[in-house]
Amino acid sequence: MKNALTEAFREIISTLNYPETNIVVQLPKNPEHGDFATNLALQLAGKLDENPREIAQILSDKLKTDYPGLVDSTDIAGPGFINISINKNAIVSQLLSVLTLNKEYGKSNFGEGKTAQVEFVSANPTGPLTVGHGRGAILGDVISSILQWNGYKVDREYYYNNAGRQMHRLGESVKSRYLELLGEKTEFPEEGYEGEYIVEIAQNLIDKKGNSLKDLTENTAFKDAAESNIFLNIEKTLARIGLKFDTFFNENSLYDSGAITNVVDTLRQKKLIYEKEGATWFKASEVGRDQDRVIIKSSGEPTYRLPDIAYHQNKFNRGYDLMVDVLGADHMDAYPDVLAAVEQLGCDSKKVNVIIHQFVTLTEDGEPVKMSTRKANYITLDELIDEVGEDVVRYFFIMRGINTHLNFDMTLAKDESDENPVFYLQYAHARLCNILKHAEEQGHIFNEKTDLSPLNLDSEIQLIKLLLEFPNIIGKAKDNLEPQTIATYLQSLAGLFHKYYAKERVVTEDRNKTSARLILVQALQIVLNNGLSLLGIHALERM
RNA sequence: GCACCCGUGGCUCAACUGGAUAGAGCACUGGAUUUCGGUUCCAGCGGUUAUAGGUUCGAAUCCUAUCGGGUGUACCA
Repeated sequence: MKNALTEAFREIISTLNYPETNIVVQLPKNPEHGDFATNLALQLAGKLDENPREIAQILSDKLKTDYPGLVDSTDIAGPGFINISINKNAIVSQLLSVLTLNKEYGKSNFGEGKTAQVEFVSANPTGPLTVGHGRGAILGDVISSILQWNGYKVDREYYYNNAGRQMHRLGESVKSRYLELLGEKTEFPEEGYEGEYIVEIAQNLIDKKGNSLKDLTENTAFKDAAESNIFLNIEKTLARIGLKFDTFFNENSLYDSGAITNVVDTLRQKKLIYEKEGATWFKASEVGRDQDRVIIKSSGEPTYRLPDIAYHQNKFNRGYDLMVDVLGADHMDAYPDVLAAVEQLGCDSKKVNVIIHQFVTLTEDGEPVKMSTRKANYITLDELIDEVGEDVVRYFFIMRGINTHLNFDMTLAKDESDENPVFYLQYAHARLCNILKHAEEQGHIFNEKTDLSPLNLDSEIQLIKLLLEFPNIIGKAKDNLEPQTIATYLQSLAGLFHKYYAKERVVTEDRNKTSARLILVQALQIVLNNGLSLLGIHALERM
C-alpha cells in the first residue's frame, strides 16, 4: 500500500520533470492527518526554490486524477504536507494477500542470489558463555534471520582461537587443579582461570585416566581435555537458545594454509610493513589511522590483528556479498585497523558491516556484578536461561538499541519475569489462536471469497494498515541491521489488537461480520507468528 | 589527554533516520469483566528531550562548545 503510493509519486515526479528525491511516505501518528502522509513537497521546495504548498497542490491534484482507485481524498496541511486518505476497500482487500502468502508474508527477494556471512559469538574456549556473549549471540542470530528473510543466503560463523597464551593458561589451570585433587603439592598459576568448571574438568580427567597424567611436564593433555569439554558446553548452551552455526572457523587454519605469511608479504610489497625494536609493524598511519600497530611481536608471535586481517581476507575470497561482524564494545579500537589493512589487500571493506554492541551490565540487588571469565565472578548464559527462560532471554537482548548499555537487573528479571513484554506478545498470539479455534467449533467458515466490507471500523482499518507495514519493517531492519525495529513493531501490533479485542467481539451471530473479522484475526496471527519466529521466539498457541 | 558510544517523565525504553501535539511499559491514583482466556482494557498523574549556541519552513535526531556516564587507548584476545 505504502509502496503503491511511493511508486505513484515516483511516476508523477518524473512526468512533471521534478528532480529525483527520496520519497518518504509515512503513517501519521495523528489520525486527522489521513491514512498516509508525505513531506515530498517540502523536499522538492528546497531543491526548486518554490512555494511548498503550491507544489503540494500540483502533486496532490495529479495523484487524484491519475490514481482514482487508490486515493479517496487529499489534503494539504501545515507548511506543505500532503495528507492522503486511501480508498478503504483498497486497504482492506490487501488482507487476502497476507493469508495467501502466509508464512512467506514479510519476506522479500532483495538479496536474491546474494550471499552473506555473519560472524558472531567467537568466544575462545576458555570458559562458559557469559551473559555478555549472550547479547552478541542473539543479535548475530537475529541479524542472520533478517538477512534470510530478505532473500540472502546466510552463513552463521563462529571464529575461535585454540592456541596462544590464554589457552596455555587454561591448560596450566586444569593441570594444577588435577594435581590438587590427587593431593599433590601444586601452586595455582597466578593468572589462572578460577572457575568451578576447571575443577570439574580435572575431576573428569581423574575419573577417566586416574593419576596417569600426573608426571606430564607438558599441559597439552589438560588443555585439550579442557577445550573439548568447554566447546561441548558452549554448543549445548547455544542450542538451548535455538542457535546453530554453519561453520566453526579455527584461526589455526590460517597459519596452516599460509594465509598469514601471505598477508605480511603482500603488505610488505606495498611498503606498509616495517621492522622496529625487533617487532613487525603495520604502517596504519599511512592509510588513515592515527598510529602504527605491531602485527608480529618481537617474540615472533603475531598479535591478534594479523590473523584477523587474514581471516577477513579469507571471507572475501569466499565471495560473500555482505559480511557482518558482531562484536562487543571492547573491540572498538581494533576493527578499523583490520579493515584498513583488508582494504589494502584489494578488498572492498564497505562490504563488511561491523556491529558493535555495548556491554551488558548486570546488577543484583542494586549492586553491579563485575564480570571476568578468568576470575569466575560472572553470570553464565546458562544461569540466565535457567532463571528467565529462552524466549525472554532472546527478546531481552534484541528489544533495545544495539549501542546502548543494557542494564540487566537480575532481581527484577527473576521477580517480574511475568511482566516481561515477551508475554504480552505471546499472549496476543495465543488469544488469536483461541479465537480461531473457537470459531471453528462454532462452525464458522471463511475463505478468499469472504466479503470483507464489514471491516469498516477505524480500529480495524488501523490494524490492517499496521499489518501491511510488516514487509516494510523487515526491509528497514535489513537496512539498518537493527532487530529492535521488529520488536517495537510487534509490540505496537499486539497492543492494537488487545485494544480491539477488549472492545469488539469477533465471533457473533452475524455470520458475515464474523467471517470478515476472522480473516483479520488470521492475518494478525500470521504476522505475529512470522515476527516472533524471525526473532526466534516461540509463538505459543496456548500459555 | 585522545578515540568511540550514550544522556528523553521517579525507573526501563520508543520515536518510521530531519516532520506535524515527543510515545509505550513499570510505579502511583481511579475505573472496566454474565462474553472469543483479565497474563487484558480505559482514564489520570508525570517532559524546557543534560546545558548553551548554530544550521532551516521544521531539531530528541545534524554541527559546535560545555557538563555527566560508559568502553577502549598493549609487542593481551
